[in-house]
Amino acid sequence: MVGEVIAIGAVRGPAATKDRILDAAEALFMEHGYEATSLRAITSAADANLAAVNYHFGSKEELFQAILTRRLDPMNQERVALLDTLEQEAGNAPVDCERILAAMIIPALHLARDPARGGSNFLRLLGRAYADPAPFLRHFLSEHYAVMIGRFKTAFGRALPQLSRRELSWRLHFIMGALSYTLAGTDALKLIAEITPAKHRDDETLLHRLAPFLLAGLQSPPTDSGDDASPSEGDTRLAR
Amino acid sequence: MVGEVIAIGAVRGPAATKDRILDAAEALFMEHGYEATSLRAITSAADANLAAVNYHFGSKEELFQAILTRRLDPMNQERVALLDTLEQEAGNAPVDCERILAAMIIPALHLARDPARGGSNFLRLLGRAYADPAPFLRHFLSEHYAVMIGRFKTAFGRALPQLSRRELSWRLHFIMGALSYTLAGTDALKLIAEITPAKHRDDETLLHRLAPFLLAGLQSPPTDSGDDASPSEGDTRLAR
DNA sequence: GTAGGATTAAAACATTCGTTTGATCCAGCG
DNA sequence: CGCTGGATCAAACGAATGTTTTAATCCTAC
Repeated sequence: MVGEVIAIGAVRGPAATKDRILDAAEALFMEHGYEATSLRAITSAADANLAAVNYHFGSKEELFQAILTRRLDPMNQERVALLDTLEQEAGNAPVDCERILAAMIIPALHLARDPARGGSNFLRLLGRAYADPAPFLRHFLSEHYAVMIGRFKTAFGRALPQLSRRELSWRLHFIMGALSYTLAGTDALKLIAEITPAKHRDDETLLHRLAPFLLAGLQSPPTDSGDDASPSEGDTRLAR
Repeated sequence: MVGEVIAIGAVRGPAATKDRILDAAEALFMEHGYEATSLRAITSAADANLAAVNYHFGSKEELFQAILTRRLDPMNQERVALLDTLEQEAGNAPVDCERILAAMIIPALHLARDPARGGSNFLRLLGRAYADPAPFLRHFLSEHYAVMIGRFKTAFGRALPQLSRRELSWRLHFIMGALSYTLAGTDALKLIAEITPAKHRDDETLLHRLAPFLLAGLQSPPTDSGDDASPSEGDTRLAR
């Protein structure tokens, strides 16, 4: 609100460097990972001074958290808002399992489609953050995911009353795994799986294929009581 | 073969330091990640000299690849061997989808259960390597996974002839994602999902729950032709 | 027009990194 | 014994890291 009327040339806006650092750091963290990206590479790509990161964000860790917060919080808020709408429409009845899953996936899809909000680059960064062992990242993620996951777990619990709470937790875990892995690891096994160039507009087809896959797993019969989990049971010996 | 009869005290065996370095590095890479683990921390934990890593392995990258190879190649060979047995038993008929999936999962379970072969620590390390953007890691993984993935893809293709090759690739991708994420990321979202201590003997229950989930997704109707992918289709608007 | 806080700039800070070097040890063998 | 070659060791290498400091500069507000 302070220096809103500046815009001297074409580059400098209000707090321009801060945003330029965020954008450049997001791209570089995505490409090389957190540890392998130096502050010098970031500030150099952002056309900023080396000290600017510590001035604006305090530290490298806080910069990374700022990057995550900028995209993640709106996405999770959109998820919860979608779920709110669904539950409001359904009244007292439980919301369809399929729609709940859609409420989880659609915001991620929107984010992946919007280059102005980081696009798929950010989702790859996020998926990599899941697997990162850094303590400050795990604290951050569990804090910023707790409310959303809680909301969706109770919603799924009402849609699938035959599942125990433990079994539901597992399936939600699998869903988050396949989702984040798919959105993030477009590189790792892509060559192996001979999947198309991925730049096309695969975001659409990707989630069109992922959603039915996850839905089928989510709606499969419970394995808690009885052993008739899988259709053609027998000597699968999955438990060794 | 040379110094087989040494065993002076109790510590020094043949090439003892090389193995101690592998073990210590595996544990540390698992705990802190590749970039965040220094050679000094490794050699210190292994009671070896700093230069020992470069002497025995050449570089830090080659050490990491040696760690992966030591566990990964036997596991993938076990997978292929299991699939060989299944196909031999089935003769010309296609193998059950469920058994193929079991052939993928069981070797991972065996590895996770065997502390002498790295146990679940290694699987967490492996899952993290999937998400790592380092080029040498991606080259390594795609090389060491190519044959196994290829074998399983054709096996699944015969078991699920209604699926196009593209759709099959996607579903295999989802399976690898959920599997590696589940085996690796026992930390990330565990707190959120309120899943049990995980140290118990959850490896068993984990895969008992994962396999039916993946099987249901794998056997769900194809989405290629027609839009009747999901049971209660309608306004899910998953494609936005 | 000038004071004063916010921002940028250049330089140096102290560590830490992976790697290399040359000396030293020690079993094996003629 | 003398020598050879693999293994271990302490020490140092140069480069790169995140962070801090100090001064210069910018721009709004009075």
